[in-house]
Amino acid sequence: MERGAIPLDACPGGLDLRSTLESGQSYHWRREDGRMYENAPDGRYYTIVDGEFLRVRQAEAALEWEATTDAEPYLRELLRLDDDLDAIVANGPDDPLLREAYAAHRGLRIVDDPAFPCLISFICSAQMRVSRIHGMQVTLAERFGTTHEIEGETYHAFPTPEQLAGASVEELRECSLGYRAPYVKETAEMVAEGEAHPEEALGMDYEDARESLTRFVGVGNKVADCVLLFSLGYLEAVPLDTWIRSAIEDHFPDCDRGSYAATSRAIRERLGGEYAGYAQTYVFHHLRTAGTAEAP
DNA sequence: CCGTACCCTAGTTT
DNA sequence: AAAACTAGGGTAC
Repeated sequence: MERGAIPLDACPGGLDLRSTLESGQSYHWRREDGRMYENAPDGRYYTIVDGEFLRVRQAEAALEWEATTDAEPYLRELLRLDDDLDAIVANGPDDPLLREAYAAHRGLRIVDDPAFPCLISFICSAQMRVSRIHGMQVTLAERFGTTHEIEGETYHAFPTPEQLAGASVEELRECSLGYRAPYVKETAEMVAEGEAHPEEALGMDYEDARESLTRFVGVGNKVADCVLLFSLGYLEAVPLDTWIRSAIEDHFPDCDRGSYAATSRAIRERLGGEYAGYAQTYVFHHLRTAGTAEAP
């Protein structure tokens, strides 16, 4: 294993690793102590990307890592360490709710997950609690993913499109996917057979990219926005989930224009356009954790 | 654009 | 205590 540390003073706006990985953006990291979503401090998180094992923990002034390869380029990408949070916050709209969310969770970064796992996890997210979405991805990995032996421990990569397409709907249902099981299978088949790939949206204008992702089974506008924001680098995407819809109702009622597309345009504008997705993610996390005591 | 069915589980209420 | 009820980051038809 290789080891290293990325100094966080070189990361404009810093990093809050726990908020970043436990805020329902990425479902492909696990905590070594198993205490995901429990608001517990000091977690060590691990994942497998491109067949490489990565493990990280947040130290005082650095992001420390151990990995089967040089993890730094992976981490810079996966955790968007080069985003200038200070500038994003400073240039964002001057709105009380947003200021509060930014202040409460400073260091939370948008993730940049691999596209296929991201797509599947958000298909699974329909009508589902964050902790259970995570549990489903863990189950899929353990059941269908490639096994890696690292220092005597067994880990599972997220399944490839081929591995998931090879699963039967019944097997997928056994992973508690419910009505999402056929969606996952059909989408995995589309990717495995080369019929479509989520990364084909890259380079398109935002709304075209969103439309293009909805051809996958189980993907509507909301899930498409999640994939655009959390995997494809469209930082203007604002997924209209129930939390942000209630924030719209309470704080930006004039942005409710009825249809998804029109409301999306209005709230995107209100949240600062280019980086509206950052604002959405902070507000989402802030509302979702409201009332929950943040561990010191 | 609107309504409804869809699966499953933890947590709450009867 | 067992059973009914509810809600949870929606989508397809």
